Amino acid sequence: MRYSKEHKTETHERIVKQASVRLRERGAHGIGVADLMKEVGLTHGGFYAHFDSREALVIEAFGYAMDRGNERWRKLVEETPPEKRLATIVEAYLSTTHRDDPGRGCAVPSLGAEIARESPKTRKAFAARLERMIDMIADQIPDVPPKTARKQAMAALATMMGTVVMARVAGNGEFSDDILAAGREAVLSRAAAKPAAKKPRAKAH
Amino acid sequence: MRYSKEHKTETHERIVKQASVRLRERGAHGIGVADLMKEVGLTHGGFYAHFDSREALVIEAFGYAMDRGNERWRKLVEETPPEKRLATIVEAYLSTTHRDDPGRGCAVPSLGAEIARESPKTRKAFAARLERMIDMIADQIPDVPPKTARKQAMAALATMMGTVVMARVAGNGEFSDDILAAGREAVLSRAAAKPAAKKPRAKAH
DNA sequence: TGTACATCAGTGAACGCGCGTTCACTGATGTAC
DNA sequence: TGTACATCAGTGAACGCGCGTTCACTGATGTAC
Repeated sequence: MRYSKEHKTETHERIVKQASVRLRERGAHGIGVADLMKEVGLTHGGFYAHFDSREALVIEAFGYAMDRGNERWRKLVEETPPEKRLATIVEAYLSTTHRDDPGRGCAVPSLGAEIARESPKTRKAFAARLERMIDMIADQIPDVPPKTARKQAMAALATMMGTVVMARVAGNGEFSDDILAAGREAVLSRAAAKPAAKKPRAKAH
Repeated sequence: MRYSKEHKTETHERIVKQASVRLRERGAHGIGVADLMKEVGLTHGGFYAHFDSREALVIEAFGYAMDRGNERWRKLVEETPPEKRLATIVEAYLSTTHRDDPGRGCAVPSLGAEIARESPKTRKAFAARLERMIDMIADQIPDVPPKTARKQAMAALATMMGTVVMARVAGNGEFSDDILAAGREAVLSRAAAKPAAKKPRAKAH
């Protein structure tokens, strides 16, 4: 073989990674095979040694983007003390940095609507990842039973991703910043509302 | 003239309306000029008597979709007693009917991310409409100063549209229904939280 | 240990289809006389 | 009031470009002997 096995895997991943960035930036139709391969330093013909079709890549890149989002949250959570975790996630998610850099941000606000239009089979793969995101947030909500935490986590994620979509529509001025701030307040105050009922639980450390 | 002036306007609107449905269903690249014209009962050549380009139509149809959304809310609000207005909007918005029929639903969950990728100029036109939606919700939030109401309305809309995106990714099973329910609870309980502070205001009727 | 052959990631020209756009034409109706 | 002409929404063939996909080929390295 001309290249080692790892080399092919590595190239494959470079393509997927670059695609996931461009797709988040520009949407599912935002980049063509030839341009993408050029960005990765290859020519377009080689594409089909890695993927059956452009669509197959798009699906894979969607998944990659969501997985990376999950990973980042996991790391962020690990290196933050338990009681600050939710606030840390929320503030990172609803920051101007995240709003202004969709290519490296969460896939749900940039690609959620397009994922929703995929076939049931592929949608299910993404729904599973969405569920993992929800679980991760639920784990950061203290002092409520798991089912309640899950519901609150669903709403929190919806608020966060919806806020990012709206803030991006609004650009990057005052209106947009207000939207981000409103989202942060809503998610964090709702989370705070329960502990306000005064019952620190064992779990807390 | 072969056709009266109203006839042209009417045809123009039929095209825009049909486009707005298809775009909400399938996204900004979801339908072609020829197919669209066929759906309206015309041939593709006539398209350019109405629009400079496909892109111009897309922009117009995006706007149309948002305007229709605003109208529907206004009507819904008018025919509902004040204290039930917010709940009515939220329940209609976070219903399975809305989730399962994007073509006739709110443009923000289906097209928000794509609108965010438009040029600053067109984005601003949509940001103005977004602001009107926010105002309309803010008007239904009682017992708080206008600035607070605006912030709560921003977060409420973000939660609602985000919930719809997530519910659509999740399909139409139990998981998806749970997401809708979580969104309803979050928006309504947050709204209820303030009146719970016991201070019915004059405005109430 | 060296030599012949096989492999296959990557190259780049070429193909072909879809789709946005153009254009000469139609024909019903409005307007001028 | 009737007749000739102008208008223009809509027709449908044709164009051309972009882009996904195919394919014969390359050449470096692994494997067989």
